[in-house]
Amino acid sequence: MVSPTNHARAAPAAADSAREAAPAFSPLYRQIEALLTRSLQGGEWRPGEMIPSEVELAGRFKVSQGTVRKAIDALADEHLLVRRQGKGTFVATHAEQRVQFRFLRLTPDDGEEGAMARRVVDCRRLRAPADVARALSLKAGDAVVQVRRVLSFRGRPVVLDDIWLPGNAFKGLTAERLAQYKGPMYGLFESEFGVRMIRAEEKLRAVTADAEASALLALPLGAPLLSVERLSFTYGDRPVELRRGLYDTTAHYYRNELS
Amino acid sequence: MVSPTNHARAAPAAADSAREAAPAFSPLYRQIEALLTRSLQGGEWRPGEMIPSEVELAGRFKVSQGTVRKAIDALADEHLLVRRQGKGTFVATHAEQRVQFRFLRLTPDDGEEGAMARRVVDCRRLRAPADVARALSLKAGDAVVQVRRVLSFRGRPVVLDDIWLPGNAFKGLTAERLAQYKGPMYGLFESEFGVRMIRAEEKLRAVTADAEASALLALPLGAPLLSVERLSFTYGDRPVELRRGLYDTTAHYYRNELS
DNA sequence: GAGTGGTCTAGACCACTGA
DNA sequence: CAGTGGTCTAGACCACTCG
Repeated sequence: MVSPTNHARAAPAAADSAREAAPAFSPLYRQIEALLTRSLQGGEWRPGEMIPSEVELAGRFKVSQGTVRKAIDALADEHLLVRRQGKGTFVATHAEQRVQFRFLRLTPDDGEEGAMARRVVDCRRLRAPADVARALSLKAGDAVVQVRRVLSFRGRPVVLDDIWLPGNAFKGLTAERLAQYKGPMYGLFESEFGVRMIRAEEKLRAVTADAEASALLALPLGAPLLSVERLSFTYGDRPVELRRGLYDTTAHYYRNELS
Repeated sequence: MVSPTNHARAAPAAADSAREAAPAFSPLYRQIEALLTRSLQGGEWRPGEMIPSEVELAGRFKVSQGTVRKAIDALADEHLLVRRQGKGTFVATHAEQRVQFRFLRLTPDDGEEGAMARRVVDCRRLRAPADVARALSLKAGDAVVQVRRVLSFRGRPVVLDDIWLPGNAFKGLTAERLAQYKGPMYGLFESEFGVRMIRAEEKLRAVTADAEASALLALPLGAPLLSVERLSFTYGDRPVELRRGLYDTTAHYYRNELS
């Protein structure tokens, strides 16, 4: 095995072309991590599938098992992979009940679980408004899909979401497809459009309900609402979803963990 | 050093005495982690101080450096320790500028940094109301310190906080002490009262300003406010602070990271 | 240069899963 | 049982900080 520092490694068809200006120092396990990420991104292993065992990968990359392990650890921390002792390491997927509530942080005051019912109010293609285009790194006027939907808990509307997606990557997304699909929306994005949400940033504010919101959420005009603007990213930190949500927090709260 | 599982290890003076009823299995590095946590909690090393080097700890605990390393890694992930290559490993402290914004997640829309100015409105000792007592695991009627304060940004009030602390641990906390102290409040708690905040849980909602809030934040009655209820924990997951904040989010937002 | 954390290896063995 | 991830060791060497 070659040295880890700035130089070419013995990866399969490693292109030692990459002539970077010696950024700082990149340990071997980071390079392995990058290789694994590329394989994930390229779809070599699909969500839910098992990736090769640590020893096999160690052989393939010509490094020790411990180094592969450290790379996988990092990816597992980012929720890109899931380790299961005795079974193997798997590509993470949004199609699991377990992960449902990783992104929706709204909890009913009484702690009951009960999933939310979805209703798609609207789904159309249009040209991206300036602010949406900027957020999604599109050119102003590029096509986007806009989805408007309402989430209800025990028959009561609680969340009004407006969602914008790049029209390019989400051709063929219709209200029907959305309505038919069981399970979390990000599961659909993943299986039908090959877009996997990795992480997201949210900006929260308190606002008051306008006419539209008060109608759709069955609240008086001017009622306080929690505004949640979410920008979601895929591999390579590319933004692929902008979401503006209005949450009725009279019987729910947004939970957060500071650490 | 005792054995990791329920069995004998190859460590030098391994005591194969430990006859536990096989709880689950606790690896060696977890035990080391627990020992280190105890030392931190017991004040063997104070905030900001350097702890012994990895090799020294390895010697002390009669394990390999790698095992100590893994334990320290875990504590560093929890922000209890801070590693500094070439220098050593240090006990984390709130008295650093770096960490200021780990707990206050309010950001001005224009991204400017500028610290917030504090004004202590009130600081009194009283008997804990039922809900406060419950949150802090106190008996109803136990003494608590209540602090009310306002944070301002560029001369404009933005945050109104009500803070409750166990009276027992915070004897001698007065408005003067609070006003005099430079730096983050949690730095004061740490250096003056030996209480270190480790993590916190927050519950967010949208509410409207009542008379008090509108007066103190210079807002019209009924203005939408972000309500943030925070419960903070020290070592051993003991709750030691309840905080109810009202944030004016007209020019600021609460940022959050989903991952 | 001495001392610290950070990387990497090779190998042994343990814990867990499922056929 | 074989195969997977999980733990632990001992030792070598690298990167960083500071006197």
